[in-house]
Amino acid sequence: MTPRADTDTATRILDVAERLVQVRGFNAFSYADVAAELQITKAALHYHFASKADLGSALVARYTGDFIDALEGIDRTDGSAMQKLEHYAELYCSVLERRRMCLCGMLAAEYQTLPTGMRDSVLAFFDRTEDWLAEVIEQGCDDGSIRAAGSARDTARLVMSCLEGALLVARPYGDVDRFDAAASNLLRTLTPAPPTSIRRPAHSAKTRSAASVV
Amino acid sequence: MTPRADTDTATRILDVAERLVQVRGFNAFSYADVAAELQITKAALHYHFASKADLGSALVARYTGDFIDALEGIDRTDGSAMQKLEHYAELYCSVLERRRMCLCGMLAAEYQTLPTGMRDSVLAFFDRTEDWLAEVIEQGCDDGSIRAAGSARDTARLVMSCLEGALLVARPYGDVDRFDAAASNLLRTLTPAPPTSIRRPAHSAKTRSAASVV
DNA sequence: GTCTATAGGCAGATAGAC
DNA sequence: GTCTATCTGCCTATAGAC
Repeated sequence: MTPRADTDTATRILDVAERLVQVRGFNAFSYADVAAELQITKAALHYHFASKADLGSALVARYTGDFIDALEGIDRTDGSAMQKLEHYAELYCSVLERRRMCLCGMLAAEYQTLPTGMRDSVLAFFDRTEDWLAEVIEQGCDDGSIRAAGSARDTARLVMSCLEGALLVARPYGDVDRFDAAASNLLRTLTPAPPTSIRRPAHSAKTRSAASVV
Repeated sequence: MTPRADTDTATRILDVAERLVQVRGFNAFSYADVAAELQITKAALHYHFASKADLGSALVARYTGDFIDALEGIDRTDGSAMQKLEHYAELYCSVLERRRMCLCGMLAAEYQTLPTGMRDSVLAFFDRTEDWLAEVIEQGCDDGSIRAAGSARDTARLVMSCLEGALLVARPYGDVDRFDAAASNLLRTLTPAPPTSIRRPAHSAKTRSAASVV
């Protein structure tokens, strides 16, 4: 029935559109780009997502859900708070390795031109990420694996901003080491004792798999 | 002779285009937008800047020059290295107060879609900023006003990435305090003794003037 | 669900008058 | 230097057949 049995059309549309937005931005991709890549027509796209705003909102919703799932996966590892932060940084690193920007980081840059329905969703992504970070940092201050100079909330904002910015700047250079250095340098400032590097030695297959969802 | 005696047309074009790129992005502004605001025609714009790529390159060149000028102005204040970092953070804060993104931070997000002639210029902006920061941090490690966990170069990259990211995230919230908290929290991690807040008390008129050039 | 065909608009850019 | 007029192309979106 479906052209390809493994994945339905709506999902394949989201996959392609997500990559295009993360690489080019919401304002720099078109229905024609997605249609050409999937070898369907623009009209078929409009059947699944009536407007570009609808497609954009679906992208943010799915991305946020996948990201939260990844964060909950990190929680289940039962590592120290600092180890959780290292896993969190790996999520961003895996985005850069695929030559992408964080979807919501990209949309934050384009915020003023976004359809209004997308704006609150982008902020919600940051809010939920920040909530998770604040909880981890709070936990780390208690168990002694993290030493925060400010409040847990402010430190969470610092960490998130720093990784978003490291992604933003490192990507044009195509330099993963540049991101790694910033991330590990940041986490070192939050560590009573210096943490191990966040990328070497190589990660397990499970960790990689979890990281690639975003 | 000129429509307005105080500023020539090319400069007014750059002023408007710069703001539009910082607010909306390079891909989300048009010659029509600039022309309408200046009440001239698109054809007149093409006389001054033959192509959008030319206009974009001119924007980056001017912005970089102004930014370097501001950094050199900071050098002339003869404050401590930490005070120089605080002034540096104020430059970014003043961008946010005008509801803008750093021009080159915005272009970094759009990097993959930029005319090739603009790309190297964007990286050059980051390189030169990073060089300045590395020198200041080196100086601070010597005079004892800065305690860096990693190398001066890596710390410079951390600081720049962090402020770019704080700008990226805080702007959609329209929340200057969110940026301030991240910036002062960052600088606190680099301080042997806690620094004063980077925004309060109010700055001198001279400092504000220097900050608004970017 | 996917197609063809097309509407209506805006993009960047150019020619040539003044 | 600035204008009018226009070109070509791409954009989002819709109508209606299959």
